[in-house]
Amino acid sequence: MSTAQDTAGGETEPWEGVTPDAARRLLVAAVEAFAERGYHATTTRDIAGRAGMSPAALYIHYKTKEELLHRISRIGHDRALDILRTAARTEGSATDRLAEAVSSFVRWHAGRRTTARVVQYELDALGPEARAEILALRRQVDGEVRGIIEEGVASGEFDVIDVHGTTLAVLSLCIDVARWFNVDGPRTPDEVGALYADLVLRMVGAAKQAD
Amino acid sequence: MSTAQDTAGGETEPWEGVTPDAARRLLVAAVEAFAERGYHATTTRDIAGRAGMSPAALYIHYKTKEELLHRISRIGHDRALDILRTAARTEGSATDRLAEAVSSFVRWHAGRRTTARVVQYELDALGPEARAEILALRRQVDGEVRGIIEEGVASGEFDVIDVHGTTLAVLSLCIDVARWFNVDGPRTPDEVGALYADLVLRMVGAAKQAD
DNA sequence: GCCGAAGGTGAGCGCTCGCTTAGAGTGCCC
DNA sequence: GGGCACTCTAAGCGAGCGCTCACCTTCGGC
Repeated sequence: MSTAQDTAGGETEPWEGVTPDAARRLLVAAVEAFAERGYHATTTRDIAGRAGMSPAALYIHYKTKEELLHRISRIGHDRALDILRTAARTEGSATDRLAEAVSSFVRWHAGRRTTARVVQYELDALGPEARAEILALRRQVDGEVRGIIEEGVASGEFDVIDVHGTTLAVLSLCIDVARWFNVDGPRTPDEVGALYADLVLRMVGAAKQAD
Repeated sequence: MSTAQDTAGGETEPWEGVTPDAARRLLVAAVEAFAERGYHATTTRDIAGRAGMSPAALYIHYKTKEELLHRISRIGHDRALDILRTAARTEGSATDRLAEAVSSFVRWHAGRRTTARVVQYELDALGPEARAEILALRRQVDGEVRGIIEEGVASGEFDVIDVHGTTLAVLSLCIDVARWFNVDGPRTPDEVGALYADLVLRMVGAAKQAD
């Protein structure tokens, strides 16, 4: 069973299990291209080229360019949800679990920035059905974080007036890491995760953790 | 002279002064289209159509589609910087000024969401020169917020270890409002601004303001 | 050693893109 | 009232897009 610690920089990509090999290579190529240029600015020729294949080969494994994005988004959201669920179910106080949830979620957004960027920012390029499916996953993501905050409020650990609004702000803060994080910058994913966990505990009015 | 209060929902758009009339209509049309679909998914025919003109008319007022984005980004960043500067120069403690900066900045990102969305999320579509110009403005935005936080630390009002990281997080939180804010949602820009100001004061360890 | 399935390619179709051009309409200056 | 600058349009160019099609290669099963 995986621990949230897996989400640090060295994590294996979530599409390790995608088969056949060519389909996975195309998926990885698409993630890189979408992250660099955005979905609409990426051509199917570019994706196929990065995977070392001809433009036509893409259509053996995926019906459309949009299906590629849909698959990436689905797998990525599943992974993000898994990270939060793992953190939410660990032993400890609500304070401990919120810190673990934020730090592991942020580590993933920083360490797997290319993936996270596509997952979090290209949602609008999906068609109505695919978008509805992904939005359902997002509501579950929201629910996990809100659950921890509600428990902290109930136990008296947290001092939060607007639980929904605060949940939104916490998730927004974490997600936006995928926009600005720079792999060549001064901070490691672990450092940002630790900083953000501290900031979020302050936001919910939790007592300072033992150092 | 304008006060930060101008940034609430009823604010006039920053391109009021753009002339001639047709150039302004095209700019407004481009903002709406870029915000809805993204820069790359928007066609010049769509922009011209929204402005009630033929596709060719666009090129009388703008050399390229990218120039339109550049102009929007420039005007929008100038406005964002103006909001923060106004807040930073108001009378009062660092706590007061940080609260004012965050609430007015957030009000703008929520109330002028279409504009803010283009300004904050379509930067990568600009060419190298235009992007460099805009990035310089972003550094000034960063500097305004960092300045307030540094002053609060110096005066003992704030308890912040990592000033740069916290500045980044505060700005990130505010900017991401443009991604998720929904005009038809349950919160008004003023409400989100107030909530976020409170959350940010907690993040920097400021004493609770008098209610 | 032949066969069918699976996975690949080169060529290219139909379309839409950003942008250009030739020319028409309009109003202002002298 | 003639010339000119400005604004706009209809038509369309060349390029590149997502995607398809006819055909080729590889390989396990018998």
